[in-house]
Amino acid sequence: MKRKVTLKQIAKELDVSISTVSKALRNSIEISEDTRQKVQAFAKLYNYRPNNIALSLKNRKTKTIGIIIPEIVHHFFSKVITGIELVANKRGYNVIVGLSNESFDKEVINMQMLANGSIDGFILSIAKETLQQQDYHHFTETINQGMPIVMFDRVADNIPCDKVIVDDIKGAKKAVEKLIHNGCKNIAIITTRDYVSVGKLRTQGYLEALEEHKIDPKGSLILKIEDKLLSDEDLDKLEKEIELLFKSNKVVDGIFAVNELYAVTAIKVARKLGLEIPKSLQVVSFTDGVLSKHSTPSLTTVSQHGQEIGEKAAQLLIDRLELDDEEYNEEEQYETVVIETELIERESTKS
Amino acid sequence: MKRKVTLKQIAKELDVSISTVSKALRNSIEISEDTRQKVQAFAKLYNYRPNNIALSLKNRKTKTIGIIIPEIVHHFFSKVITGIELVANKRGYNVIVGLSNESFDKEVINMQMLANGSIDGFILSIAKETLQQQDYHHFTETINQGMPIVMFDRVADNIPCDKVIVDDIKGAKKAVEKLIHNGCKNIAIITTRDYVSVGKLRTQGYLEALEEHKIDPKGSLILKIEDKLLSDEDLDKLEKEIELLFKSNKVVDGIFAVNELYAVTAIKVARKLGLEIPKSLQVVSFTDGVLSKHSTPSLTTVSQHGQEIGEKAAQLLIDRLELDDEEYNEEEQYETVVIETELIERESTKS
DNA sequence: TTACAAAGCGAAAACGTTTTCGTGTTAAAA
DNA sequence: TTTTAACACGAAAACGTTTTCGCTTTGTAA
Repeated sequence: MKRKVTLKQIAKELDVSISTVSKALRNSIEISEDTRQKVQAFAKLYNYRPNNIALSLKNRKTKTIGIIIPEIVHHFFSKVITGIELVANKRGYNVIVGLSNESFDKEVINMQMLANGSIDGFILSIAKETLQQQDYHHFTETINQGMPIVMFDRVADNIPCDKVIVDDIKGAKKAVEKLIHNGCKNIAIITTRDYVSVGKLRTQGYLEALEEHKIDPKGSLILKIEDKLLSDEDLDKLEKEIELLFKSNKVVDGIFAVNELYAVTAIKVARKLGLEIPKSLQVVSFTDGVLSKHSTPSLTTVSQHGQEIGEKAAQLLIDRLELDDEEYNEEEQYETVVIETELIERESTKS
Repeated sequence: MKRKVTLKQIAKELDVSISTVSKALRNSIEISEDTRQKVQAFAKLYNYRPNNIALSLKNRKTKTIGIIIPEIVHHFFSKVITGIELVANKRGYNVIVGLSNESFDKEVINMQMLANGSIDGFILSIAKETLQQQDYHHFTETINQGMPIVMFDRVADNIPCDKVIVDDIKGAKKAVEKLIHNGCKNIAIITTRDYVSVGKLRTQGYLEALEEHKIDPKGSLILKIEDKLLSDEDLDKLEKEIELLFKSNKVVDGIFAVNELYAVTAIKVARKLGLEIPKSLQVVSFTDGVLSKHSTPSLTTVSQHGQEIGEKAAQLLIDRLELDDEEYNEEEQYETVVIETELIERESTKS
């Protein structure tokens, strides 16, 4: 087992100085053709690679991006990571991932672990618990220490940083309008409690769509689910609640679900009650994940373009990281980019 | 914006030496109670945190684990990451993720990016392309440089490193045996081409199960899919091939699919052909992902316990990283841990 | 008073780079 | 022969830590 070779070792071996070796490897004209060749040959032979950590220390940048997300076993978030990784790598950056597991404490700890020099900037989506508590001091502190943050999807409005968001309202509107145009008269929504910002926004989009089409919203058609991590018991409860929705509203002919799981569960329950999809009940979901695409019937859904969100977030962050200090002063503005949603029509709605 | 404060700055401000500050913060008895208090108060006020990069350089360890996986938008792999992250964090390590995207080149590049000091060791699952080319020089080189690797799921047998694998053969056997016990007489398998090791092993398990129950395998019941990244066209082709399977084998009453997608697609096709699940056709799949759980009918499936695999892999790696040098010599053995599979019975088989 | 130990602190090296500046040698120009 | 310029290389600082060793000062024992 040969240990990693360093400049110092090469220098010693070749009986030159460390500086000479360094320069020779970077093809400096200061160094004679002879020595250059000699050094480079030796370096190649011993497979020399500059030590990243030493470089980071010297340059005071790590070329690494910290990602903090609530969970990774989730189609949307993994898509976002794919996007981040794509442009990060293309621009010479690495990606280090922390999971908050929707917990405030883990979010804080993770940020602290990374903020001490390990990374140049953050890309993150806020944990539910943090959203509830509305305690954002760890974000402002990080930013105050000169480390830029880009938030995506679940963002906090009054934090000074770049943001990449989905137009949840508009996306939800598109979904509901699709149902309206397809002739649905009694459209129910299955959503989450309001503290999860996206649930709130999607509900708002639902209401706006109804309003614009002069449909009076009915409270009994709005089902708000307590959104814990979904254990199997919770799934049972979810089914019960949806069943109740159908039973107390016999006329329901359209469903807008704010995520795939609610949608497939609704379909499952509906079928059990003898409803045919999409003939007597049409369903639109949010998030174009594996369930939408491959369950039967496949789901008409609002795609959020997770990968694109990741790409954009990475681009924003790296752009800011690579701002020269001169440009820095003027550029105290932060951007909020809205990634358009797209309605993907499949079998759960009439065409 | 206050920049990050360093020992040097604190020292200057308090008019003591850097050494004193460092010692004071680490509660060294060399330092008087007075100075200690003073320094610690000041450090707290300015929110001092030691720079990780400097520590890494000094200690020659980064407390960071590099993960390289083929893709992240995949239930199994994200579960594994969750597991790795869990124990890594618990033991004070960070996790940095690289995606090979099933490409040999990206795998190599990613490893090079990380192997130069950024991390202490690797946890990885080999890209399909690498598996095909059987070019493993980047693994051996990394190991030769003293950086340990733990491989999981898709491993290369003759590389000297710890491994965490699924007993694919046994898992597949369990699945097929379930079908046999449930009365299936003509069990087909939908698998991948052989160079993907897991496809091969699962096929082997299928054959063994048949053999042990004195059933002659029929070539026409073995469908091998060219396993590219699945675009929508490929999905069409997949359906066509499965349809052909059913049409040329009218008697098929059981299907073992080596992944969820093949299973749901098979079910979809079967239904179109008028087959009832699980009455006239029973299906078992591999990988307990979101499709198995939430599609209709839900799938009986072989769970690989991805999270557990991740946890075990992380444990193996960190244990090795933290071996004292004394213990090191004796311990040149590598471990291969087999994580047992579990058959989870759901609606796609008779109970 | 002398000697010496303990207490409290600082200087410096080390981790592995890159880069600035200086220095010695050689060859060409005056 | 002397001056100068080009060339080739080395020393040292810097990034932010930790740690070893040595130095001063004080208090205590001889």
